[in-house]
Amino acid sequence: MDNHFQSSKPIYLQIADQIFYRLVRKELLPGDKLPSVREMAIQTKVNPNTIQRTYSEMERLGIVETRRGQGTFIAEKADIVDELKDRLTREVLEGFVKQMTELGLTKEEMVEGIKTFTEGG
Amino acid sequence: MDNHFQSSKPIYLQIADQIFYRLVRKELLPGDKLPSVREMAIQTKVNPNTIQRTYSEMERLGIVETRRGQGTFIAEKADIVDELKDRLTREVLEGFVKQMTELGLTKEEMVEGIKTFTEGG
Amino acid sequence: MDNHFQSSKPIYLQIADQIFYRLVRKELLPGDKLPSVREMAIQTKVNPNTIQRTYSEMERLGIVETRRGQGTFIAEKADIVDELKDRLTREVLEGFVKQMTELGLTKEEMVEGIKTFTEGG
Amino acid sequence: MDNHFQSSKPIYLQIADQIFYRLVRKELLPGDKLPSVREMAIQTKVNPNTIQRTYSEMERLGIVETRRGQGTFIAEKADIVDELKDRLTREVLEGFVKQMTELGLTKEEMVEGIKTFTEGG
DNA sequence: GTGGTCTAGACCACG
DNA sequence: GTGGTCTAGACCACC
Repeated sequence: MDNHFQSSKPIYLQIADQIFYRLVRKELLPGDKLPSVREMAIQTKVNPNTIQRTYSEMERLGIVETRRGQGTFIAEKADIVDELKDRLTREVLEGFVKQMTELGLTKEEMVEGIKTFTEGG
Repeated sequence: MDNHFQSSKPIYLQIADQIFYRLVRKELLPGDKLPSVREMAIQTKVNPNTIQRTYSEMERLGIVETRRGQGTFIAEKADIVDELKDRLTREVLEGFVKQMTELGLTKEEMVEGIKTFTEGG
Repeated sequence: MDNHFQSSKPIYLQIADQIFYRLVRKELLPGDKLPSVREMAIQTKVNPNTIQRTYSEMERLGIVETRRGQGTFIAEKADIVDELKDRLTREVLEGFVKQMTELGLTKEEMVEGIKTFTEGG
Repeated sequence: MDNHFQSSKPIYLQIADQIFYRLVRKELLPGDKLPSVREMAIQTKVNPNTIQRTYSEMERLGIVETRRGQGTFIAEKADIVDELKDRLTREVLEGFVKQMTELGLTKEEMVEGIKTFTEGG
């Protein structure tokens, strides 16, 4: 009945994130057509306006392009994916290191943390 | 001039974070007195209501305790700090690994990323 | 590959504009036959419906006339071109002066702007 | 009863334009508070969401900044106005020259046109 | 009070 | 069919 979205982040950005991740993992390729606004709204069980906002935001970022009356497509630019992956990776990495540093952890401890976490967790 | 707060996270939580980090880095110790709501509001250039909310939230978490007519103090319980540090570390680590995994990175690449990031910037 | 149309203005009007300008620059003359809807659609890589709309719009404006079973032709009326040029020029000029005035520029500054712009780029 | 908006351009952008022009003409200064979304909606007789969109767009452009619970303000950055004026002027100029050139007019004719238009018109 | 988000439903231009 | 815009009304967090 209900969608599985976190309450903290706007839904329209969470949906954009999902698409970003599918792009980065090559599940979506440049030139691929995204579901129409209405179709996507049904799939994700949110209002079409929310999807509209997601698509607008992605277009603003150059990730997708809309073709009049045809739909919304992953941008054809070949490097869009790697750019995106780099940016997302960098952002995550930056936030992680910043927070860990504020917690007083050294680089070695961070590395150690990852190793134990990916095994034990 | 104005405050330097990110727009994404509520200000009252950003201030709580600052206090958390000072605690974890031992700049604040159990039993230490925090500035009064009004004083803190002036320092951070924020509405007193916002500080009030910060303090309430921290009290709810057991980080601080308020003593009638005396002020707000870091909780005396000795283990509060390490507990807090562990929890924050774990949370940050968990979020990091989850996101990087979604980006398709392996454990090795994460470690590599941290190394290059903390060096090269 | 795809078309190179701006997203702001309807494609069918952009195509009409192209024809207008060719007319004004005497690359198209009264009586000349335009490509068929289908042919034009292929050339411009656009849906035939869109071209149909372009031709309809131009016919409404008296720029072209369609002859049953023969195709679409630039109107024979000799003055159509100059009339058109005058109208377009006037419209563009009017819009320009209006906007520049709203920006607080004087006539002198407009003239100056044109001079520097057409030289310096 | 009704608003005076052109049909061609989205209302939310037309309202942004109005604000831009007031800014450029120094009727609005950096730091000034804009009417609240609701208030502006009443003034312009449009839906609050439409204003919201206007403000969002302007924030994206760095023209305004919103302060939590306080309202929307013209960005404090001193050069924002000149930047804006330059950009707007350049855009208008560019479009004008491009269109006039397509109409086959020379620079001299453009200048002439402006002179006669600003007198006669 | 403020802005931010979301829903529901509508209309439109475009292809 | 598609996306783009707008309205009406609601709820929320924040100040």
